[in-house]
Amino acid sequence: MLELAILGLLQEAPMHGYELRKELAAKLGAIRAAISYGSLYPTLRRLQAAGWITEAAETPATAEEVPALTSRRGRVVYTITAEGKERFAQLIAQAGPETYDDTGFGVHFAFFARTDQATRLRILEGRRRKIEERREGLRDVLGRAAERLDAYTLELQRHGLDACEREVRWLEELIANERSGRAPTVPQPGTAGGRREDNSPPPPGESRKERP
Amino acid sequence: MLELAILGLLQEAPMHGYELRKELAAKLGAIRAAISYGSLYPTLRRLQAAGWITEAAETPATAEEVPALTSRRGRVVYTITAEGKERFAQLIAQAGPETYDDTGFGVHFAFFARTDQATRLRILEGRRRKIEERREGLRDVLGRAAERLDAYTLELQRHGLDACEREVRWLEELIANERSGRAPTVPQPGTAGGRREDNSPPPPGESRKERP
DNA sequence: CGTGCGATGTATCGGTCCGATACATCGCGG
DNA sequence: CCGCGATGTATCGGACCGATACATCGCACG
Repeated sequence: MLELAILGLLQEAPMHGYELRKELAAKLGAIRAAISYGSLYPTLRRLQAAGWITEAAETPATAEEVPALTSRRGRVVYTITAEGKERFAQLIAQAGPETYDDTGFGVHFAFFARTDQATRLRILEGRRRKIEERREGLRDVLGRAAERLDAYTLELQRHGLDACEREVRWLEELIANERSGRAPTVPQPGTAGGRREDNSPPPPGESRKERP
Repeated sequence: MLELAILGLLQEAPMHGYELRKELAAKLGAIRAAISYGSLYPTLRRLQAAGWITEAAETPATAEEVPALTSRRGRVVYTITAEGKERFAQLIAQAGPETYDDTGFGVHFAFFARTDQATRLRILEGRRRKIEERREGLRDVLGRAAERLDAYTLELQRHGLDACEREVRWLEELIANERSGRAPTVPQPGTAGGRREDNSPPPPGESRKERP
């Protein structure tokens, strides 16, 4: 999971560890707390050993036009390689069971802008199926085993059940949106004739197939 | 966390590993999937080594009256000790930072029936504080950094923000309930500190299922 | 009659990730 | 000038997971 997230983020820009952690926290803030350095650095080394990323010590040699609002010390900047991009594409497209658990789904979803529509649909539906199963389990417990449990436990299950139902509805909406070929967001003002942001997933067209 | 959960469950009845896992899944189904055996068995051994629980191989000695709808094979039944109960009470009362993360809070909440009211209130408020912080972080990202993120990531944050707001409301309700002295139902005293036969009769709604 | 299959049951191993900790540099306010 | 918080890299022990192995039992299906 961490591997996927790092590869995805480094595709947007080269970064050093600290920055990576912050961007990760911003992008995945909805699903998990900030990643631990105890995971981050070992993973970076693993990725580098595999050739997915390259490490470059920062060199202030030629003065860029960027004044570097952060100081340039002995930071280590990581850049994704061509192989890394391939690896990312492979990871994003193949869906295992871990793709549908809370964290796995969240990470995949966060990179939906780099995922083709068919895969998006597959993941959304897989997630929905999984949440529906959890929901059924909760309903079972609340129905059949309710008298064996105390009021607090019951209340916890009710809250969980509510969250499940809500997420299923959310997923339904996203799936419907996806099928209709539209991006998921709220209607932007001035949709008619505005400029296109290129960080939005492309509309229903299937012409996109770039090879970096 | 696992330690707390096991100690809590074994206080309701002695169990073997498989059963423990199922009960755990039923009790904590709202917050996490079933516990892995790769965690369960080593933890059981750790708890036994510490003296919190004792292990007893099942003896089919005078098993005439039991038809045993499940066979009595080499199952290992674990029973909590007096020291284990003390340990549980200590774990349930002391609140570290991990008490307020998703899993930690869920486990604590699931045993609220064995937690005194002051601790319940403290935990509820700590959790609320933590969720409020997450909520503010999400709002920040949605406000300040919205243009840096793609539509899917934004949608993820919105969904997360919604979940946060909902949970805060839920917590407020529980806190108000708690303050008004009226828990969802009758709590039971589970705090250790020596004998505890002085307080209340056993829980009213509880029906002990006899197992073969 | 047997044969395979799913539930019950105990157990280990490798790997991922976290939390605590250590250490060093920088800019800033007191 | 000194501390302090942000920035930044790094390691270590431990918690937990997923896959796997293995054994027994009852039952359905041929």
